[in-house]
Amino acid sequence: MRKPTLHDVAAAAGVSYATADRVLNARGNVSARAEAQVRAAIARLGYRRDVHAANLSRRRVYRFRFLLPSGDHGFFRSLRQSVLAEQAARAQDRVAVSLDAVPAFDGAALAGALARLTAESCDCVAFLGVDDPEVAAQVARLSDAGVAVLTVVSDIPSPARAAYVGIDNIGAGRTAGRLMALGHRGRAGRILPLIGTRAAQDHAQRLAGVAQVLDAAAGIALLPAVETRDDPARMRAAVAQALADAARPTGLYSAGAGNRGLVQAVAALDPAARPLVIVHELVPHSRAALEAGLIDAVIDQKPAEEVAAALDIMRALADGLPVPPAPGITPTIYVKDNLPAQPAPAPRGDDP
Amino acid sequence: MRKPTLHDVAAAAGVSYATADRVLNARGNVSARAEAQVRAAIARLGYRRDVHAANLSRRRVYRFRFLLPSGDHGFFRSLRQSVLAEQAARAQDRVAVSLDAVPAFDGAALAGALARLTAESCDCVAFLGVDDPEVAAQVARLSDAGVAVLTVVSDIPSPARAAYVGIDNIGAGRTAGRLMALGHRGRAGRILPLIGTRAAQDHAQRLAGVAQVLDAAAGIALLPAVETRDDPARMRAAVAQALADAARPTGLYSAGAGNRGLVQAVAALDPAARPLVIVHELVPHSRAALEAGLIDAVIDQKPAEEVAAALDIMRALADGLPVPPAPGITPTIYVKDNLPAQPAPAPRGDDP
DNA sequence: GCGAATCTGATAGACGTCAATCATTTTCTG
DNA sequence: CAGAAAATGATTGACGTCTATCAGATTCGC
Repeated sequence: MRKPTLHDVAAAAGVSYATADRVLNARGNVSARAEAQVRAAIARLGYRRDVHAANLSRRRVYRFRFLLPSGDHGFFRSLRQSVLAEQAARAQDRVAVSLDAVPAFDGAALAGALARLTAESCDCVAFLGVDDPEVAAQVARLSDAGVAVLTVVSDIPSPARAAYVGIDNIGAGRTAGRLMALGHRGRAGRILPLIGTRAAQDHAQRLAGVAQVLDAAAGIALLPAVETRDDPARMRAAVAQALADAARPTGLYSAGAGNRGLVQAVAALDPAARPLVIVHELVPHSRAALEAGLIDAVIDQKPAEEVAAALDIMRALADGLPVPPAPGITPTIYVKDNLPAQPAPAPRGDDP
Repeated sequence: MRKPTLHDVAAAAGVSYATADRVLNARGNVSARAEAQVRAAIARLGYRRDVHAANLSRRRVYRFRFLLPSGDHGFFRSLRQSVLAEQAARAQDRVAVSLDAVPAFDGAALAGALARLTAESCDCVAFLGVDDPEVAAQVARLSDAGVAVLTVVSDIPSPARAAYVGIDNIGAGRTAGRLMALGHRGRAGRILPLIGTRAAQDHAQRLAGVAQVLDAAAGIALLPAVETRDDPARMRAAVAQALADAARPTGLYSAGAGNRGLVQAVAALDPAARPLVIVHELVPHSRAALEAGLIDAVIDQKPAEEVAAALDIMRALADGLPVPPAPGITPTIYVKDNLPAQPAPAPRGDDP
């Protein structure tokens, strides 16, 4: 049996193709009786609209937009690269992905960028959530205007955002804590947490997570967190100072960025006696440090997967499908031996 | 600018649509000059054929087949479930995925199943590689017949198989070794490796991997591997015996299946004094043990991602595109705190 | 330079859906 | 029951590609 077409549905329902079409696309001017017949036929035949034929016919192009921080942090960079990679890969599927840069952590700037979007130029936007009233207002406006909004990497409280794609940062912190506990296994220890700023929600959540696990672990103390503002120089100084202390920490947990400085400080130590080091985000620096044995684990949120998941959700939103249950982006643990192959230089398909 | 169509190409090349089509689809009967003109126009305009329109027109359906072991091992089960999930999800994209069961680890049976396939009924097959001459012969036959063949989870040496999707098992073993080393951190220890059978290539490779890392780690000895035939009862007995020994192992590494028995044996111990336990594959049993704190880490090969990657490659092969560079399935590490959400009860999109 | 072989152009009907028009029938309102 | 309003059917031309056919043009061998 061939897949049923709308013509089959119309025939089975005993109505004309036009009427079936009116029901399917909610064009109105259909009696309740006819509508019921058509719906019954759809269900009976298991009809599913051929999206590709439909998109061909209506010349549809999905216009999806990413607003991502322009910083040169390795993580933002790989996020942007993932978007560009998907941009090329999905062009075949009538998905036009555009990428705009916005200043990092700047609610006003983000709100300004959002304010320029209209339903005519964009079906769906994704950006890093910043907790800001102006941003919330724009999200509400866009949502009302029919532009689906989703947050990636960090969420916002607004109920108007259609979905969030990103990791659970408390869970990520717990994961780090678990590895710290594993690396101590009953021995006493002192963990120094390093964060960018307490004001950053994700850093704070990771800190909370690591505390949850270590509180339950006997003998491991969590030292007061040091704020580094994600700055390598500050990071280096903070770590060097801590390591010079008589009660040297047995573990370093960096929940934020600026890990170059951390690695530099650790590299100065006797390798056999260095503390356990766990950082976030697999970027060229952290990867190199992992390979060199200067740090022990990297907790990563797999930006490429986040972008891909975000696009799948955008697609579902644009098609009016039920949003696929957030394909749980769980933080992944990298050690020296399970690193992914070096990022290939942007693969492209060619078949003109 | 609208995306160029083949009509545009023909016009730009100064030939008729028919000739452009003859070039694009290699129908022959085209002069070298005309062909060159068309190819130049394609390049100049950046023309890319609209696969969806093409598939619509030719009523194409991709027929992909998985031959997977029928065993009730948790891992095989989740592999099969992943296939079924993709089956539903990709029906929209003209991809007909079928799943057939074959006896596990049975080269002859696999070869028999492969022998029944023809190019008329199948565009591409995927199965778990079994090193067997009959299988190799069938792979060669299918490849000649134009049916692309790919292996998943475990590879075969044959060059006729178009691609392999699965983890590097040595790397997976190394990852386990790295975690073992992390859990010892300079302290001496004895690790007991448990494998199904030395004859299984993947188990042997994992064993080699863990040895590589532990040889380099000071003070950690790798005990002789015990073969359990993936049988929970044998596993339980072997572990219980080892734990009763005066020189009790400080770590257990199970490279194969039957971990239910392992968990039972470990559960009988004082939780504070149990060895470090690392097993493979996130299945209901291992997940429960992880959540209960009876084991420390699970190394998983993410069957769902493997299946998805395999289907993407099948699609590329069927379309004659360059095979996307194997999207590096790296083994992932699960601890208690970064477990994915419970597998949802098969999501489905509905939009008739 | 003639017939044969090869190449080229023009065209048409699919594929499944959308979007629109227009004529006709049915139902509602007063 | 007339007239208006609502519902329905029938039909058409896209969308971009495939496949097929047929007539006409060009090249080739000899």
